[in-house]
Amino acid sequence: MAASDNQSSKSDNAAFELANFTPYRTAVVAQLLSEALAREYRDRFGISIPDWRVLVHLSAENGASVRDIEQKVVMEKSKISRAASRLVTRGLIARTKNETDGRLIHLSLTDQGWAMMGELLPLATAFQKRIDTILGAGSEAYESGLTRLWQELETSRDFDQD
Amino acid sequence: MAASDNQSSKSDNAAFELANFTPYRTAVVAQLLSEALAREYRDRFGISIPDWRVLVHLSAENGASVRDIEQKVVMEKSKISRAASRLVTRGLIARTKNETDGRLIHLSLTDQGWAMMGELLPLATAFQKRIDTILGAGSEAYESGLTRLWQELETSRDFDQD
DNA sequence: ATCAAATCGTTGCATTTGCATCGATGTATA
DNA sequence: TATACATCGATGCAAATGCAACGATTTGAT
Repeated sequence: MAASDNQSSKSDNAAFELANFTPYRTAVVAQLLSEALAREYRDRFGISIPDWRVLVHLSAENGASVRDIEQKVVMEKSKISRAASRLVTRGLIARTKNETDGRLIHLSLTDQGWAMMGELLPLATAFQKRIDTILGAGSEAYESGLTRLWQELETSRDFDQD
Repeated sequence: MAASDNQSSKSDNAAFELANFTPYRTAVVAQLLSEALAREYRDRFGISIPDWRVLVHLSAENGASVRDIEQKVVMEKSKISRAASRLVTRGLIARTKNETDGRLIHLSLTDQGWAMMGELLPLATAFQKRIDTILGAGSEAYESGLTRLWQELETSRDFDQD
């Protein structure tokens, strides 16, 4: 027991297993889900994950500002701004000025954008069904875990960033 | 009902809610977990998430090759290689040649690396405890959901990539 | 033994990302 | 009203990333 501290830590640390570490496990599953999903709609529609999130949000809210999306979708505003630029170039969404507040920019799907979402969303729904099948009876428990973590971590995050 | 298809899709899509989409929800929670964790060990130890994963894997396996880490940790090998370079520069890990197979490179923690992990791992353990507290009784159900998704998606991923 | 194919780790390169900053607009205070 | 401050979205820039090579080494087939 006269060994140095860094040697003693070598044995202590054996208790820690990355495979049981929830942040790591969640990150891997999130990545696998993203990859599986992205493979479908990137190959068929040429859109990235940021693109996808913006499009879905706009289809759900029927239009929103960059700030709206940023708050709801947990993405950097620069990422959203650039995704919006790509989508505008492709004619999928439109930028219009907000009348009451000149700082805000109203993003909304064009007819072409709606048409694409008409193909895209059923694909997402089918993917969700597949996930539910995988999770089986544990589906609700898994979702409730996500909800708890989200709520708790988001409040502590906002707190830290003040 | 004589409206065009893209208009009809506008109402159909109202059923889809990003907030209920498991890939999205999982991605956000993973990001929040990463941010919360990274804030602790980036500020205190100056290491990134790829650095962290490499270090933890090396502490668990007591040394490994890039290929080993790649398979176990679901990270690109170039990402691992660059993380390793950073960690070597900082004196936290060492690169040694594998005797039996000259292609493999054996990565292992230096004494200094072990010393850092001696501080780092308790921090991770505490974080895991906090997560378990948040999840409460639903902890096991959440973890089992992660396990199922991981298993299923990884096999289908390998399948697709052939 | 020889030569082709596979594996491992690194690196070049184009793209993406995060952060800080900027200009433009709106709000609040004196 | 005049002036300081806050907010919104875009952009410059450095760093990180993913992918496709590449050289070095090993394996397998003939």
